[in-house]
Amino acid sequence: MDASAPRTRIQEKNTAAILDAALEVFSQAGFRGATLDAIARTAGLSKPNLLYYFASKEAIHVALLSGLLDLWLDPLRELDDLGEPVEEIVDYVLRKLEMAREFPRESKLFANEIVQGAPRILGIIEGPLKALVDDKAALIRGWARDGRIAPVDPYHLIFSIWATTQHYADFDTQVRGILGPGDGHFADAAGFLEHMFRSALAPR
Amino acid sequence: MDASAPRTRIQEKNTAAILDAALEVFSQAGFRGATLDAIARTAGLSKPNLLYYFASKEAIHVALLSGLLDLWLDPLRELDDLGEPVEEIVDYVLRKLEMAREFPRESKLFANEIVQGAPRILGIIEGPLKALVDDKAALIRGWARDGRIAPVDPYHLIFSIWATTQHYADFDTQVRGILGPGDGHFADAAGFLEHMFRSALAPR
DNA sequence: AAAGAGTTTGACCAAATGGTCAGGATCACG
DNA sequence: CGTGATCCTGACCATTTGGTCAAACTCTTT
Repeated sequence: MDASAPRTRIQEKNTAAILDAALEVFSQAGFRGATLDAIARTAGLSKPNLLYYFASKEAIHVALLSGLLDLWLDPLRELDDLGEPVEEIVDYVLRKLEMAREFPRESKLFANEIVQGAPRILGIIEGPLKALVDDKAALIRGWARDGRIAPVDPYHLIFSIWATTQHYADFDTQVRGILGPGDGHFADAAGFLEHMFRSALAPR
Repeated sequence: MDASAPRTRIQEKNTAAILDAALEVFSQAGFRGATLDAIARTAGLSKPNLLYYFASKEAIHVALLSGLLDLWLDPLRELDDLGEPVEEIVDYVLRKLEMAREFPRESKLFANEIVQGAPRILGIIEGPLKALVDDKAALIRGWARDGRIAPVDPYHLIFSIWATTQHYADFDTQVRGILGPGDGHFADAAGFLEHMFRSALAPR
């Protein structure tokens, strides 16, 4: 059994509870650091009951990652050719920063996975993710060629956006250790990042 | 016994081998994912022999982290008021990127630790690291006040430098998955980052 | 109400893992 | 060379952990 198609109401409720608990535990401890006991406890279920809904620890992890990938990449998909290029990209930066604030667990889940070599999602990275990035990079390169933004490498631009925004979720321990608790610094980060990317992209 | 002061030649050689092996294993698997067996095998020693030199797995980890912290923060310490502010900061960016290329294991070691809440170095973050960052932030703020660089938030500038440069070490799996193998992309990254920070910092 | 599908759990297992220990091997040095 | 200090290992242990299973419980449907 897996989470792909819950049939009964109980299945729907429990698979959701398990995935939420797993997100909590995996994002804080990483795959190896997470235990089925911890996930079960967080979900309010027994360990054998977890394994009634998911075949294995790895199955939970894979279900989580693939289920959240769409959410995670949605902002990039929305990048299109409808508005002013600089505004499009700045909007993307701010949307991505908002995601880091709103979904830090998701960000850390992916961070943990990728830092350790992405053993379970390498195929996705080299396949659909690369395709999406290639597509958007071509769009950005077009803008640069037309002189609508400064001539920058689109891939490294995207990497920089990912790095700077997700930093506030993945490394929040460090950010908070330096700036103090609370998340008021997200507003300052937004101001800084908007300035930085706007000046880097300004044409000519 | 610990690594702080090797006495004999054998101690020196073996503690060095252990720390190098531990860096390899911890940076790839994280603290929980690393096993003493894997470290021992990598170091070419037996497990009990590891524990002859270090009291515990955690002792190895702590010795590694504290031993590497100086190396890791040296580039920031070198930021000073001797040259042109923009050049100082751009040099810092490029030096940090070079560290990511040359010491990816060290970068991932810290990334793993911080993503998971920095349980073993929170004191260092809130103490010496915060003090160093506060100090350099004051320096940068002074440059901004004097109009020698654009008026930017110094803390978020530093975070952005850390995020963008370490990204190429910590998330190299993703970078390589999108750009292909090899590390030729470091040169492109240097070009992009220099442009980005230079335009963000240009006065007026 | 009965039956059958669906759900839950206590007890259990095998493997992995951090760590211990007594004794043996090796080295430095008088 | 001999002796004490240092270094090394096989065997072992306790705990943790992913996973199994038979039996029991509950819900839905007729």
